[in-house]
Amino acid sequence: MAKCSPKDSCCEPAPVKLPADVHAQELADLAWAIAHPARVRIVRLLMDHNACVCGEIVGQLPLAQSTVSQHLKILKQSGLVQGEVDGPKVCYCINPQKLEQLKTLVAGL
Amino acid sequence: MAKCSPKDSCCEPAPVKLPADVHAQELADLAWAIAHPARVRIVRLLMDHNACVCGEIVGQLPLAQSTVSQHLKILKQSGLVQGEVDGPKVCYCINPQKLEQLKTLVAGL
DNA sequence: ACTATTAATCGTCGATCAACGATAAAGGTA
DNA sequence: TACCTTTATCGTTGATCGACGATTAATAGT
Repeated sequence: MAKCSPKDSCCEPAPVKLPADVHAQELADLAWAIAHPARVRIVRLLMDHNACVCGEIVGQLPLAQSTVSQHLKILKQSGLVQGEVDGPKVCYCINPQKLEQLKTLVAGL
Repeated sequence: MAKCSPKDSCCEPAPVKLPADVHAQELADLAWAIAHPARVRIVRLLMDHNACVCGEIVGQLPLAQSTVSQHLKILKQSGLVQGEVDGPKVCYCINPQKLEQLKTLVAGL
């Protein structure tokens, strides 16, 4: 109906109505987990094994302990990060399955 | 210092101090752009060429026109989406470079 | 039992998000 | 010119984010 092409083709009428996209919510949730530079850095720290305990992460970020704890909570809720109690400390690790799921969903865009 | 391993190894003292991570901000910004189910669906619509004009997108989402326009603005600001004026309509298309950048950054986690 | 250490939670504050209706702007068409 | 279509913007509302300090668990060690 409308011819347009910022560099390449697009635009077809599209008669199909999409159902409620469950994957969209899934991807949005995972993306939101890393939609903050502090959380990206935390994920990197955990992946590179440069940090594990909350205190170590706090030492590497310009944020208060409570703020880091909040970000860790968000990452835990997303499933990307798991926490294991180790005495008075808590050791955080990446959940490889969830990370893989995120990569797959993004790669499938 | 602390031995811990939720399934596998982690934890090393990590003597290196990380500088301000510019890539973290970059990834966080792009992730944030798709950190909402409506925006994920919009990206999918544009990728599958099932929609292009704003009105078509509105027709496929349970959102008001102004809300969709806002999401499109966010996607445009992230660089993931480009808009080209076509008469009274605007044709939106995915920016392949930015999408590739997002994929690369996520894959590199 | 007491103390020190570590992490989570609470309460607060300002800023931003997400949604909407209403309105304005831009471009076709009669 | 007047009208219609399409999209962007404005203004508002309630909800959530992100940051912090202060406080509260929880645990290890003495």
